[in-house]
Amino acid sequence: MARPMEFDRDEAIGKAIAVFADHGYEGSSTAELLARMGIGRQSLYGAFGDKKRLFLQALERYNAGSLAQTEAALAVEDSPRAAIEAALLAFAVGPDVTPEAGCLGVGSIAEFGRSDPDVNAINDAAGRRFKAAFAARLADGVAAGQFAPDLDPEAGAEFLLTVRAGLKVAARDGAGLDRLRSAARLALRGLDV
Amino acid sequence: MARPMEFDRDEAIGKAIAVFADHGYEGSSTAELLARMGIGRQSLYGAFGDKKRLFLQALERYNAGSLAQTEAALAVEDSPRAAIEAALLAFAVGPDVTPEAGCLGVGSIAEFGRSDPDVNAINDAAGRRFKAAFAARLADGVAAGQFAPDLDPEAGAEFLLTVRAGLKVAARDGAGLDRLRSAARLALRGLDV
DNA sequence: TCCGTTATGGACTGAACAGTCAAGAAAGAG
DNA sequence: CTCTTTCTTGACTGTTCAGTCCATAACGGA
Repeated sequence: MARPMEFDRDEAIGKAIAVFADHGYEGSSTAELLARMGIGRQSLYGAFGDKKRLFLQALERYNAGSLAQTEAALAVEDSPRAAIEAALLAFAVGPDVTPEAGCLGVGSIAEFGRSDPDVNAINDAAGRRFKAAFAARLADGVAAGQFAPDLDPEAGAEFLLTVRAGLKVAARDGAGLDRLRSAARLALRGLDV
Repeated sequence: MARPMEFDRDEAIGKAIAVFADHGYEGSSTAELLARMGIGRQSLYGAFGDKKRLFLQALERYNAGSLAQTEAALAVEDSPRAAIEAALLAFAVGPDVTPEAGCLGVGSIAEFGRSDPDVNAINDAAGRRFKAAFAARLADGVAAGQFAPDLDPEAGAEFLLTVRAGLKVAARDGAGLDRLRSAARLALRGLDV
């Protein structure tokens, strides 16, 4: 039909995620976004709309990746308990992890609170899936006798998501993997029989 | 000696805390700060230096207040366990609490990470005191047989601070007090005998 | 009462901001 | 080969930003 884009859209969003995670939404200038995404100004506005829509697309993609990573971690281990520990720490382990990099989900909540309906919608949708994934594995663990029989999987999943948010804040504040793991293990003890 | 200030300095910082908690550092314009602090431009620059120094003073005062609130909650209850639960939720209860208001400490960590030495220094100093306060009460609880004898108070305190950060993120995301309390209780179970 | 000092208010400044415009370059369709 | 469509490039715009300047007002000390 016509001239194709010269840049890879997904790759560009990935770079945008890094910028927004570094400085937040307000702290990220279009100039820095352009520089680190490696594209021109008009390309950004043509391909993504504006800064806000770029942010929303970045947040959506970040949440999708984060969810996939979490679900993978939950699935890989046989033991529900080990699976949940791995899922809690999944964001902090792996080859391409930068510990000081911020989490776009937590970052967007800290920055916007509940003030932006678009941000709310994206984070709420992701939150429901995270909760369902943790709750399912918790129910497994209860059935297997690994967790307390009176444990409500819904409440437990909310607790785990809270701990996960706290771990991300701690990581952003410089906590090493050992401290994160120690905290995750104490959290899991709260679910034990 | 000369003309006295027309506004109350502490009160003005309190208003500034609210603005920064709402929108973060980058998201807060000097115009909005002036409007909500109820002072003129020159008064702000004369009394606080510049936006950055105002933010640091706001952060310092916020942390001091938060620490005082936490230590008070830790002291008021006889039972270490009840005291710690109260301390975890102290930020979310009380008369003048706005649940959707952000926490300046968590907010500054989310926004700056470890990139700003001044912010780091303030948050690190506060973090040490929080940790010491929780660790002391944890040691009480271990001695009283309320918590597991093998519990390391330092690691336990780091865990509690992590949970607290997570609770603040959850509150900022709209979680009600009941959900926060449920999560806090599950966290405490991880410390039990 | 007058003077030195400090606070205040409003206008101002240069820089940085997000977003637009218009002209040219690159590709596929015929 | 050429036309049409879309992407790219760089200059540009109006606005908002943090911070400054200066004239004026208010106070305490003498």
